[in-house]
Amino acid sequence: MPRLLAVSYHKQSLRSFSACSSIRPVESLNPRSFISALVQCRHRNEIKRVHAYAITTSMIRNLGVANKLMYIYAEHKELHDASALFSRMDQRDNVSWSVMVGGLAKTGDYLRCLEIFREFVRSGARADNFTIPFVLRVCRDTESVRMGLEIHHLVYKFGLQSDVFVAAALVDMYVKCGFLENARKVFDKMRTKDLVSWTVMIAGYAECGNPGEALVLFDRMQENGIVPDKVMMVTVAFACAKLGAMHKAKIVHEYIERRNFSLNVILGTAMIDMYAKCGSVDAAREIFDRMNEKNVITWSSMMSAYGIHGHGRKAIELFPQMLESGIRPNRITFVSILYACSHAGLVDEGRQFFNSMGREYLVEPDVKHYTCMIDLLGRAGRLDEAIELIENTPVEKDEGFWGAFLGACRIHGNIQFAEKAAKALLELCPRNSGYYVLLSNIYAKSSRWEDVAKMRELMTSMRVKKTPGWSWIEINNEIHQFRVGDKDHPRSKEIYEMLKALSEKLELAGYVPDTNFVLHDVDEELKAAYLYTHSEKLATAYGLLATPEGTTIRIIKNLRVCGDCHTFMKLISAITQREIVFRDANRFHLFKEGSCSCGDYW
DNA sequence: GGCGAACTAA
Repeated sequence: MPRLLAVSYHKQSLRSFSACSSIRPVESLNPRSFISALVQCRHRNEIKRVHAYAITTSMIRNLGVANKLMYIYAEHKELHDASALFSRMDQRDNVSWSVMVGGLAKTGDYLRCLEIFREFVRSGARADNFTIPFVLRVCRDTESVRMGLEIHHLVYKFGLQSDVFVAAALVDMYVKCGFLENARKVFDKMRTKDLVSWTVMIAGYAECGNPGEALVLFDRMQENGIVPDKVMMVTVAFACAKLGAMHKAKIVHEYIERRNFSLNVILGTAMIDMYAKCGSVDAAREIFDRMNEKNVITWSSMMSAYGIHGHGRKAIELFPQMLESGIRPNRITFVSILYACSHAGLVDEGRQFFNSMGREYLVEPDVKHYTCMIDLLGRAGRLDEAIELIENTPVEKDEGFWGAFLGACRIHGNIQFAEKAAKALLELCPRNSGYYVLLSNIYAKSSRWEDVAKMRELMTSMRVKKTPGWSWIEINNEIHQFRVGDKDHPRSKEIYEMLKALSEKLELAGYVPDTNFVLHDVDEELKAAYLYTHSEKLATAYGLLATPEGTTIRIIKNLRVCGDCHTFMKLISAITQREIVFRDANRFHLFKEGSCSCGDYW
């Protein structure tokens, strides 16, 4: 390091800094050495000092120096200083603009970021492949796909579509806004796809309900000679967790060991979640115990792992251990704990945690915690307490909250409060047909036919939207996926024959399809047909078909199981003497000999 | 010359 720079690094005052420089030959004061001096700055004061020196020596007139100064300010989150410098620059180039836009995007000052970007474009400049990804990041973080589309136009206008950074940012933006098809189109058009582009695309499928496709893409990526890194493995672990694919999970684990990737806190935590959601809470615990560094996410994930498997006590045991290791619980830690309590029926314990969270740990309960409590009380048969709690809930109630309350009312047959919950749900989610059907059924039960008719009218005036649900089943290390009414499976014909044969036996066992769970404005026959082909039923039928007697059938669904399918699987487990493990968005359900251990109230 | 992206818990 030249002496001049060493002086700056050792935090000497500006006076000695310039004093020193006077004894250095002038040619050593070049922009290049100046820029490397800036990299050494650790605090705002140091940057300020070098900045002042740049002004006194007129070095600030050098664009490279000024840009780097701005960049260093931004890197230290001193956006105010960066802006001040930016606005005083009498000459700017693309780097200046992109540093400013990028700095604002990274610190989350979205409004100002877009303002600057607009100014940039308005000045007639041609935005380049550095600036565009930053603006796309803003669209991504604010989920403004409309603006994203505008930027996409700009990309074409400036001919930047084949730049790998721009294209990856576009894919990422579309993915995070939920526009998976657009993302895929951009992705497919990319001539060279790097590791990051594959990662964002794969994460997109995992996130948006098609983890099967995510894993297919992962294999294709490797065929293309791209070597995965840790970040990619986190993404793939996430996809395995969504898919519940134990075989794939083990492959991922082996791969991580083979490559000697250290289990850092992010990868380790992702693997805990992966194993838990693939059905092995023990494997999750093994990873947990092996991790050197654990953060609050790691602990919460392990608690939630115990929670979804119904091991409430084990989740609770972790809590004091976490405190002892010096980690403070956060909102999600308490969601995990309360959820574990509700799944295991630990009412008093749950209530204790709920009462202490604000007082002792300064985590004020939010709507998610209240939802857990409603669920806990409802399942435990304490509807009165649930009602009392609902009346004293100081937070804004969301869909999940009312859903839990409605569930509680349904177990206890309380029509008056069920109506209240259903009405609230309708108001919150006017596009969800399910709640109209629900409320209409509640009215029908108490013979309020006028209200039933009103609901029907209201429904037809609204556009009905149903979220497609997928079910997966892993057989001989292979994943098979099904949609409602799926005919794509190669053994589709046999599957439907199996379902037909089953339905005859089911009828004898007293099973009546519960058409409440299908659309309202189709006739009864269609409803029955629709119901008959629910994705979890197709998966169950295929499981029966393709696995030997006595083995457990393992099914995963990305949405919550409906009451009808729950009943269906209970009966199937009785009729066929098969164990069915079913994981939905919420928890594991174990169907055995005609009953379910999940504590659900269907 | 100076600027760039992806990942963990509910």
